[in-house]
Amino acid sequence: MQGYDKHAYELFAVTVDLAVLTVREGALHVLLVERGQQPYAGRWALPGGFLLPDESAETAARRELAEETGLGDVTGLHLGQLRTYSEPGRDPRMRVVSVAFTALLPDAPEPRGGGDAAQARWLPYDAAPPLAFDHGLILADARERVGAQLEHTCAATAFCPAAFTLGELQQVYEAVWGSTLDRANFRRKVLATPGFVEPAAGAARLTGGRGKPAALYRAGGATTLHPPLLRPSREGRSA
Amino acid sequence: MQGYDKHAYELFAVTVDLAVLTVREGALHVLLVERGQQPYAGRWALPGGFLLPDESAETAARRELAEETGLGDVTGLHLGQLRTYSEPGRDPRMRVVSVAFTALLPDAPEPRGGGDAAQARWLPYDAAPPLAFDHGLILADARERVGAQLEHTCAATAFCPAAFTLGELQQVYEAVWGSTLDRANFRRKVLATPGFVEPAAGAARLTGGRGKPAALYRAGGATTLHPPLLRPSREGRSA
DNA sequence: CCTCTTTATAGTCGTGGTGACTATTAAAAG
DNA sequence: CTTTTAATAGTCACCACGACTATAAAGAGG
Repeated sequence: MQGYDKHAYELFAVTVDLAVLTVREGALHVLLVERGQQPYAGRWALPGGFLLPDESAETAARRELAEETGLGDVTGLHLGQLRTYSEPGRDPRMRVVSVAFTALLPDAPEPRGGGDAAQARWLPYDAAPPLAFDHGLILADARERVGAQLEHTCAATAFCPAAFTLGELQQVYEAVWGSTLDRANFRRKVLATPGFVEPAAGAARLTGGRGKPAALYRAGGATTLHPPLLRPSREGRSA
Repeated sequence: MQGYDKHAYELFAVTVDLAVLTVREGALHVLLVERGQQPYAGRWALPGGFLLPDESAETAARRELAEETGLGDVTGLHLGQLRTYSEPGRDPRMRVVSVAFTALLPDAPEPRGGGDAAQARWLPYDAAPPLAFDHGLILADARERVGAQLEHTCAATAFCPAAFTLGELQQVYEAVWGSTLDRANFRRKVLATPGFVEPAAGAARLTGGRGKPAALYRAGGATTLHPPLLRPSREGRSA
């Protein structure tokens, strides 16, 4: 920051890009928009947009999230800064520095393709088409980051509605990690972590399930997981 | 990123800020520069500078690091992106978006106060003066991030010279975490993690120590720690 | 109605990582 | 030669966790 007056300095366009994730029917989904203009017209991309003159990146991300999802209430939504992408040439038109965010959504209201995009849709992560710009890299980074967050924080509940079963919570882990977990051990671990989940007042499960009805829980007050809930198999050793 | 042509967009000055950390005599130190100009003239700040037109933030950070430390060789140095700070008003003069990095240095060559800064110095983290801008916040975030990295990665060796003793490696953990560790248990854990450290060819320790000479090790090929090396006491529970 | 299937819940057992220890060894300092 | 300091080696108990088995409570199908 020193040398402010001595050096010439360039100005840059600054954008935010959002990796908006949800779990739908046991599969990780990501919110994508179809570009209506060049470059990459017709390609899918992460939602996002330019920073306004008096906005922080976090504020801009929250505004864009509200615009793209059509949700009025984006306060309290789980939003986290991922990383800033600044390679020259990542946008063919001009220099653009982009601050990327991850957003974790509990349910999947179909987005209205608002504003500039041709359309906006939830697409399965594993069946996502090639993305515009470096958004494929951003999306992969986002999944890795969220996967690590699940190990050490209680962020998994951000994917779940207000009341949820332990089976639904386990599906979040399995969808993000791409691996299966032992149901009984998962249950033991979650319930043994104080403040992770709390029993919900009204007892049994949502209607229409097949097996024994599951108890409902809601997110507890804790934010960190001690000890962590490590994903299996990253390479041989595990605790 | 859509809506590029429809919307007016602002341009921003973009800088990088560096939290350059080292461990010196068992204490965490940070590289600070004394500002020579307004605003915050005479205050200490993190080193950093403006992004050049054809640089990525990583490239700029590495260039600034070389300039500030006077080290010719900054390739292979442990540099990690921390977070981007974009609050309006964080610089009183104008809108500045800053990408912050952490840098882990093995030894502490006294920096030459190069270029614009009045002087550059290593200062103990715990005795750091109030910093200019939001650099105090950035520095605190950096310590927390590095502390978490030590738990899950082999980054601690980045603080150590090419050959080091397990006692020195332990001092890194204790300096960053601000807590003491059991020597025998630390030793057992490090040696049981394949690829963390390897015995160095030339046997015994550096000259002039007091107790039994320690074996020398060098950094191994591993980057991640499975299972992690959790810091004690974050709140009651621990593994 | 009875059985099969499905899912939730409960419990058991063995292993391994770890915290808290106690020796023992090898150097310098007094 | 003794004391001090630090490195190294080893022990022991606890507990978290992976891998299991058993039971309970619902729907589906004949």
